[in-house]
Amino acid sequence: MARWAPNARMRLVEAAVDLFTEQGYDATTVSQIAERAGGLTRTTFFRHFADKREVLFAGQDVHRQVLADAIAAAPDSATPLEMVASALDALTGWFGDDRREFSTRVRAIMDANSELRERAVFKRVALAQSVTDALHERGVPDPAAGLAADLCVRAFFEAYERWADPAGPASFTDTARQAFDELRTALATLS
Amino acid sequence: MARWAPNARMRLVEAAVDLFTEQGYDATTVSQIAERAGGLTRTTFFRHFADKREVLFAGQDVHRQVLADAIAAAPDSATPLEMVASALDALTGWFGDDRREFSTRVRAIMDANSELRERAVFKRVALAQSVTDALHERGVPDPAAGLAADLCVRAFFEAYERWADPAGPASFTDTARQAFDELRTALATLS
DNA sequence: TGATTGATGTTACCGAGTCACATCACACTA
DNA sequence: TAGTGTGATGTGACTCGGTAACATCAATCA
Repeated sequence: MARWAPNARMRLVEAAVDLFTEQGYDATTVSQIAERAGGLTRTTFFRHFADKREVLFAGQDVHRQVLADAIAAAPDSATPLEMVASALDALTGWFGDDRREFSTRVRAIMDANSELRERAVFKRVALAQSVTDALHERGVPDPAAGLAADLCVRAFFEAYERWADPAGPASFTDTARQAFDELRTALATLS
Repeated sequence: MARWAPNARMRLVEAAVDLFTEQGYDATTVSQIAERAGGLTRTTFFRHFADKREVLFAGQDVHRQVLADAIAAAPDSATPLEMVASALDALTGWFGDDRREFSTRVRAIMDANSELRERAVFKRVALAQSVTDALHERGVPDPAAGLAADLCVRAFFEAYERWADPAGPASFTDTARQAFDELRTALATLS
């Protein structure tokens, strides 16, 4: 028998989401999260997450990688918009239905707290920066790369808002494609 | 003779910028800032600013107002791009040369600290949201309003990066106009 | 003259985040 | 089989950000 139960990190995330849902983010201490995650301590929590907020963003690095890989894999003939469209497909495809309920709960927690929204915005910009960097690698210059990246991330989060809702649409990918098309159409109305 | 020296708020900002420059943001405590600002205390600092970071963003609400007012004042015949272009002119025009050295110092402080960059990103998004709201008021629908607002804010900060540099260009307004034009040109290269 | 106001100070508290050091099951090696 | 890491965890102590209740006192005004 192992000395410690495995998956401490995942247990911390689940404990945190549960407690934040029950009591709110501010009213929950890191000690409470660690205790609920199988009798751990504060120190262990901070060994897994840089700060209290970060527990809600665990695993987002994967999203960056999915986007970057898709752009790297796009055909040479693709335009910047086609590159980010395929990246958008890759990322929304990565989200399964099993993640939907969790996403809904996390979204509700974040909506209720300004510190968390601040971190979420930061992560969103970091995601856009990853896309921008990947486009640079494919030869897309500034500032076009930044604009294309923004369209990609904007479509993603617009679709996420709709999908991470119990009454929302079933297909994340279709929702995102639709949001992306709406953005492309809107571009023509600006001038 | 008054009991307290006036302009405590401004003195706190100046003391903070001085100390952050000398010692770095992390190594400076709120007590040190308050003490340097004429023998004040921690409590007084937190009566003027919601948290330690906020002292570096004091007065940014004015920027939101300047942008919103300019969009509200644009002629009815203006396209969304023309509206945000005039807002961009208004905001860059608001910055005088007297603010340039201060901006340079603040920029250096923020570049060195990730907490501060996070707050800066949040403020930037809040600024874009203000522009979006102002465009809604003028009848620009979603998602076009968000896109136009992004172009505006993107041009502003691109120009700010160049201007808030001792070796940068002299005219903030001209720099921003140029950045905005570059963005418009890049839009045509996306698809 | 006396009450009110408003910016400030005092004190005490909580919790986030850090650090040095201790613990101990497990794995590996001689 | 005994000994020796190793790595995830715990312990205790500390600093500092942030909050709240209460006190102070010059200026102002009734």
